[in-house]
Amino acid sequence: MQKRVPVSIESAHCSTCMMGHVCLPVGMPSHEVEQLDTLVKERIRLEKGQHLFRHGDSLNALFGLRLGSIKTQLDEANGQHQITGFFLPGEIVGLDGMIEGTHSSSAIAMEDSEVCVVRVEDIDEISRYVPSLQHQVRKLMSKEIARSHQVLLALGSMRSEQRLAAFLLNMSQRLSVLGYSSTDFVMRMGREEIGNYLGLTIETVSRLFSRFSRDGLIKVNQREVRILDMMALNELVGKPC
Amino acid sequence: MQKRVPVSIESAHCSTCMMGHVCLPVGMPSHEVEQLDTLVKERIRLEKGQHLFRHGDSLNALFGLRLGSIKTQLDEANGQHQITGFFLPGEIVGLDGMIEGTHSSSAIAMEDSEVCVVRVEDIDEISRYVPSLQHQVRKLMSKEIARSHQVLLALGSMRSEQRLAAFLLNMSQRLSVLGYSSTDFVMRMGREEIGNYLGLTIETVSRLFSRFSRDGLIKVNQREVRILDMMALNELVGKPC
DNA sequence: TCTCTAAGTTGACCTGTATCAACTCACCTC
DNA sequence: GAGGTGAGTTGATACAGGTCAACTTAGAGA
Repeated sequence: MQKRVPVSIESAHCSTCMMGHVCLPVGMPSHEVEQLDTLVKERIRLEKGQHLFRHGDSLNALFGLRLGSIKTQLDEANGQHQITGFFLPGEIVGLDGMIEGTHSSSAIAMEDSEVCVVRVEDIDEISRYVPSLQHQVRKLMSKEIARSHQVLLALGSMRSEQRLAAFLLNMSQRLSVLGYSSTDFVMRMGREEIGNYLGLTIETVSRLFSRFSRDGLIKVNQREVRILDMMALNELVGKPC
Repeated sequence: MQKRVPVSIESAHCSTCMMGHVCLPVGMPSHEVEQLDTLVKERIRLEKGQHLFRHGDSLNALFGLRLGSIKTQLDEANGQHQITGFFLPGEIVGLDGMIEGTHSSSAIAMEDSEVCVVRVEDIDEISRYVPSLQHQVRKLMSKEIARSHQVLLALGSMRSEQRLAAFLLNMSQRLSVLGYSSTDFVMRMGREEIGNYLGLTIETVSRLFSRFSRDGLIKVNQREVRILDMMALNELVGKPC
């Protein structure tokens, strides 16, 4: 079961949260961030594999990922699914379920995780005296649209090696924003999940990791990756077919 | 050149616009729609092939398509591009450029078209006394996210025939919402554009049209399509690999 | 009516990725 | 440390869809 944690005194507020500079308040002036103090009234702790929400749930809330990592996926009638995104701390999950009432996707923790619950009605309430909050939400949604368009680009017009290179560069970039190394990291998702996300089979993904490793682009040990030749990966993505 | 048309008396208002029931005001109670009267101060007329906006443009506006059809695409450095969406009358273009300042994609008219310009600052202004307008915008953005996830699903886990079937069904469904026939329609996009959108080559798309036609699923004459066996198309999409 | 051109079709062949299958490895439990 | 289990790797082979090339058709213009 999800553990719902009423938010108490301490770490509760966006203004004092370690993720404040990357999460929902990103880019907002600090005096406005302080006004968001009552925005998060609740947190949810998830164990690895638990659902944050399921396709069809009506939740009318956004979730700021505080800790851990989460994947979102579309579930098909036949039991298949398509992963639509991997989320890291500071990123916002649930933008596809805003207002519509029901989520069109499911969100699942890839490791023990914790999210801040931001209720839509509270957003509306608070944006009465912090009007820029609406901008902020639109900005985040706009970003999410742009993000999925990038994935479309990968799936629609890149070959397998380009897709994986783009994926690795994307992870690298996002992790470095979080203050982690851009060249050494541990992927929270398995080969199958990467394959699903990139429209490839697990075998193809595995072969690509082996090849990239053989060619000196990366060093792999299980889910541990070290990028050795960032330039080469970039070229791989940037070049024509 | 784009023709910018200051909006005058008549057809100007959402409340009296023929598209009112499908466009931005969709689902809003009529007394609120009337309050949107000053929302659209300008329209833009586009000839076939003209850009509504380009990647990098800073426009801070949404565009309600009033007439015609528009495609959006990501432009790559090497001159390639990936089409991310086809828009029909009543649909909103430009949601990926909200607030961020710059658009991450380009929008091009596929035929002579006309859009209503909805400036973001006017949205904020009007939502002071029509608070549900913010909900409306979020709803539209949420829908757009869900829409691109559906395309992800197609590109990531469907075979070519399933992609085309899903595409045809999607067009059919959207056209019927507009009051057109769900079985007889003229596609505004060419084979190449369909292929680009679906991650297939023009030849594959052409062969699929021929096969669907041969198998009695559809009747095709150039860009004119008649769906003969909607059930079969649905099964094609819904079934496992 | 006769080009000319762009769009679409069809065929032959090729290749990237999927599929099937066997194997290795890391890690867990007893 | 023996055995089990799930994740990942690697090889052999198949095939969907890409590529290349020739052809057809529909309009546009003279």
